[in-house]
Amino acid sequence: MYKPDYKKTADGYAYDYPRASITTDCVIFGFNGHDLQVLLIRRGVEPYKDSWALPGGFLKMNETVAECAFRELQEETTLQPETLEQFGVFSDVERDPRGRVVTIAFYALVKQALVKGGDDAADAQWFPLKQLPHLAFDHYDILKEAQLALKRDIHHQPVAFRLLAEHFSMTQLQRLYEDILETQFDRRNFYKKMLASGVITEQKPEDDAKHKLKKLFSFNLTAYADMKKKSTNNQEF
Amino acid sequence: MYKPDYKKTADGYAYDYPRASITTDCVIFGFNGHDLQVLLIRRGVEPYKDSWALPGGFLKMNETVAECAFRELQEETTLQPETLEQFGVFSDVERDPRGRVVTIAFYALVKQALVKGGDDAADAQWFPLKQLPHLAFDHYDILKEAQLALKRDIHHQPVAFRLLAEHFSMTQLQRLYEDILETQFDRRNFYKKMLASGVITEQKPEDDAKHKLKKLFSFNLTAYADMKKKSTNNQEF
DNA sequence: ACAAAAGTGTTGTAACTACACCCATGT
DNA sequence: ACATGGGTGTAGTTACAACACTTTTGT
Repeated sequence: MYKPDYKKTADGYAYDYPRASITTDCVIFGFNGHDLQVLLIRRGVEPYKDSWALPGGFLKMNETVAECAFRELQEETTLQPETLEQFGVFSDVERDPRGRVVTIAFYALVKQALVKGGDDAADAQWFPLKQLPHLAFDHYDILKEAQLALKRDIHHQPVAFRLLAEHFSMTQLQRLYEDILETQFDRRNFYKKMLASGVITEQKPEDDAKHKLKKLFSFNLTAYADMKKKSTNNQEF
Repeated sequence: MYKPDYKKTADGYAYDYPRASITTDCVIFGFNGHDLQVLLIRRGVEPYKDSWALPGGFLKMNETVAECAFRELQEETTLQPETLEQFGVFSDVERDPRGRVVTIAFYALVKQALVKGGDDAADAQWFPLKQLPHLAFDHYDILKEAQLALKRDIHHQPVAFRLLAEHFSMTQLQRLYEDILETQFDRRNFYKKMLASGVITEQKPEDDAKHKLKKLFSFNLTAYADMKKKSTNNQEF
């Protein structure tokens, strides 16, 4: 446990110098097979009551910022994402009307297919990135930074596969890459390159016979790790 | 100005809930032509008195975290780096014996050639990354994270050129890339690839005649920007 | 029946890797 | 004189971009 460094008084917790408070906010990305989306919650209290906002909240004294982000996420959305990446700190002096609040921003990647349960809370809702509502505080800026971070990280981490269900079609994978990178790819080249990389493997069709042609793929984590290890021999900038 | 959210009492600044304090720490990279180095300062006060540590300090209420990092850097090292990149947040509950302290970590890139003046302070000293002293707090972890961030960023930003003097030899550039990426490159291929990219241009020798063969190069920022813009059409992961 | 989605191969070009020798400089 | 640093070309290989038609699925 940390050593308390405050004086407890009738007026609260007293310090020798004023302090900002710390919050975490979390940009949750999901993918429904067509569009990259973010999960927002509707604020129930002032300030910005009834606005849409990123889930998040205040740091407690016995948790790290990552633990705080996890906890708040679970409290507000019941989600327990596989990954949580810290990508920025937002500290404008006037970013929060309640006072001096510095927020540590994370993004999470969730398999939206598994999250159907999460949307029974009418105050949490998925929005496609292209149709965002107005957001509370500076949350729009935070969200834009998260997009940039995602775009950067996709080259170094298996970002896409944390967003897709276990089995996915090549077209879904491509759409996701295109949404994240904001580009278009040639379908044939994308197909070949992905398969050639060896990190995804084709799933034997399960003889549903409903779909003769539609192939499904899955992600191969160990192959991905091997590929990463081997590529310690190229590229300058 | 932000709206004060504390009660001023005889015991200090009082809040309804306990708060962590916020610091910034800065990993300053430099390059002496042979080795990648970091600038450390010797602590003059407890805790960790006389240990080497990253420059940094407490956030004031009227500055952003980036401003804080700049200010502390100038106060402790007189440096005013071109760039300051935020790369991590360190918030382990017990990372600081003084109490609950969350630190926002930055790295800076400085042209060490221009910094000769900075080392008259005997309590600031450059260390090669391969010969680091023991560091205070969790600063060793922070430094290691900074190295990773630098390694990541070199592919997206003109990192190397902020560390080199205006004119540099190809070998210096290569040594720097090798130090950052922890790899070795073939000298001829490196040479060709760098020149072919167009972002560095050869300097006409200044007829010193002292060096007939030694070529110097300089970085071409606008060419770099053009290259970045054009490369909006490739690569998946 | 029709429209949209999904699967597939080839060829030209550009970029990368591997590799060895000679001259210049400084000690 | 000697060791180190610095400059340079070629050939084989691999990776990439460009491009159109056919089958399948869903409405």
